[in-house]
Amino acid sequence: MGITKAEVFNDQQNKMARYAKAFAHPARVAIIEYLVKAEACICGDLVGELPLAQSTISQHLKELKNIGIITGEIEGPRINYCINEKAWAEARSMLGKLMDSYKKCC
Amino acid sequence: MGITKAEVFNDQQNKMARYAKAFAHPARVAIIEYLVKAEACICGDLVGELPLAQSTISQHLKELKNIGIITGEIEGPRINYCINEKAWAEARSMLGKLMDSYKKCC
DNA sequence: ACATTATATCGTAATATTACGATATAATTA
DNA sequence: TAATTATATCGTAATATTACGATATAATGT
Repeated sequence: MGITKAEVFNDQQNKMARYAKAFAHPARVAIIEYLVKAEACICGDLVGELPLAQSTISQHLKELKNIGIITGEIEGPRINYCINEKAWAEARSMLGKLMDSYKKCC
Repeated sequence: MGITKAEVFNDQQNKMARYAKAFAHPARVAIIEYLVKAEACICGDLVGELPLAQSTISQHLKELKNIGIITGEIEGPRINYCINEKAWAEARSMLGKLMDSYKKCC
């Protein structure tokens, strides 16, 4: 089929999966790393940074915005992209909690 | 096209994306949570736990094994699934480092 | 040897993702 | 107003993912 059965999982699991998707493609990792490294909201000079077509990058940005992990504010003819502090904190907390909960067992 | 251009990204980015994929589907989150909570290597009683077909669960387990985040050791007629300690630590470190590197900017 | 049990694999259908070129949109500048 | 610039959206092709039933495999128990 190809359609995820989200109904059968709980909200936490679906949310976790959603956040993880932000990091589940190297282009999106690169975009996020760039935004983080900039320590500022940057206008989309990503097209010059990544060896991907502008439309492809725009598509990834759209997905990151859908996930909620970044925001995009119009600033004149450009758009200022920024990590969404709140969502970032939540993703970090959720992923961190899960990753820390593992105790070596065998 | 639909084919990720892995060549144009660096190893760290590709690896990060690979690990993140382990968490990027609610069924895999559920599987991982179950393995973590068990605090033991468990034989695949996941089929009774998750409302998905056995073949679907097997497919997700295969992907998790491919990613490297879990191992599966044959034990008689069953298979003992376990978090792969080393890969887990690496994933945790990589994701943690990225998530911690963000400083509020604007 | 045969049945049982646990798991994997195969085949397949539906849907999602990735990528790109072309085009549209919207603000700025000349 | 027209040209420019930055970004989004559309259309589309290729590939990947998700899911399931059916079947294969492999070890155990009878």
